[in-house]
Amino acid sequence: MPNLEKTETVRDKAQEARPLDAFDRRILGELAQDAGLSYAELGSRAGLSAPAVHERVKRLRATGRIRGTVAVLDGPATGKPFLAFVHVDSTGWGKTQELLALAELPEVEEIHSVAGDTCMLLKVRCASSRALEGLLARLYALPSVKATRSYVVLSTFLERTPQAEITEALEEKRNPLDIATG
Amino acid sequence: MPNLEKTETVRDKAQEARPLDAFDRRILGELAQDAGLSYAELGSRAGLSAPAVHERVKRLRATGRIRGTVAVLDGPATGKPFLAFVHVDSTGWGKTQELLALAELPEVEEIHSVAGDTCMLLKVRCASSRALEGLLARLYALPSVKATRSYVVLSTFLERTPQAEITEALEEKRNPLDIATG
DNA sequence: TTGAAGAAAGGAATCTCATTCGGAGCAATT
DNA sequence: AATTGCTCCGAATGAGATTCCTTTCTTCAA
Repeated sequence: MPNLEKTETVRDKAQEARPLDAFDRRILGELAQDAGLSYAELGSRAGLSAPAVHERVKRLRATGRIRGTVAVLDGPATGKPFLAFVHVDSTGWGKTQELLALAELPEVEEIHSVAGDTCMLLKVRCASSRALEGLLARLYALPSVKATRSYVVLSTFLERTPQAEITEALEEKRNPLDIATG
Repeated sequence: MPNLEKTETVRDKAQEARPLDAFDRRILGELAQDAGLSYAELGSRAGLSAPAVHERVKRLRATGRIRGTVAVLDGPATGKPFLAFVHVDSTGWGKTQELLALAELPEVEEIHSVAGDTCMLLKVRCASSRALEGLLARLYALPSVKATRSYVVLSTFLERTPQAEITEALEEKRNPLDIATG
């Protein structure tokens, strides 16, 4: 199993602005799916030797492409079968600091500020609907929180961390201004 | 680095319905944060020996508490700086099968069916707003998709995988019917 | 065109750590 | 009190991460 954590030394100087090549993409793709692969196995899949892959992974970590390696826990199996997304409408601006205090709760998995008909968006996973209620109570205790809308998840069909691949076709849509040049 | 992947043999028979004890919680908590810890380090933090921790991790995997081990990629650093949540209103029921085809796209990270004023909720990370537009185009190409609302993420303050800890206090809220006895 | 320099890959050696094995402690059951 | 089952620990083993060194390829300059 590759040690994605402890290796600090990179043979050459840290280069930030190097575009990912096909090897890097492949390595990232595999590791995003299963970080437990050995460097040898990873190398054989990418067409490189183990030391070469090792070198690249070190660089991918050093340049921030890989943020870390984590065990993915199963919510229901670990006592938190209740998943919900909570939209928060708050008054004022820069009051988000208050919401950040919620990051202390292990039930809160994501906090984003968004554009749209709401200010903040939370992803929350907790033990029960009662726990969600308790969390909403804490939310409303904040002075700046005006309203919330909760979307309780009924079924999860897909849930994964960021993937390495990019679908080029999504950007191939022609610019409306280019219609004339068709 | 613990190999959370390849070990198959568990010394005793697989037991499904064993409640997590304090050791398990601690181990899960550490691994959810950093799966690159050695068993020795993990053991010293949990107050167990390396083989004991190893045994428990095997069981946690075998019983589905740990779903896997992955490298967490950085969206912007890997070419996908654009994050959005998309609410999908669709006609009919059981038409979700169509949406599941979107799981093929690496840009789609989550697909949930939810209760609330919308049917499905997608988490999407892509290269640009144009790519999001391309993805919405694919959405509207589906016969059952009636409308969508997109929440484009401006800032992400917290984003992590399911955590092991549970905040007991959230469930301590007294039942409204118990007010008289309060 | 040739030479030099830098970057990266592969092979082999080393060394850390995952993994296994056997035995001991402890609790529950009979 | 004895037995059974479970989980722990310590030591031994082996796999694989990590390092070192050499070679190759590319790039830039003369």
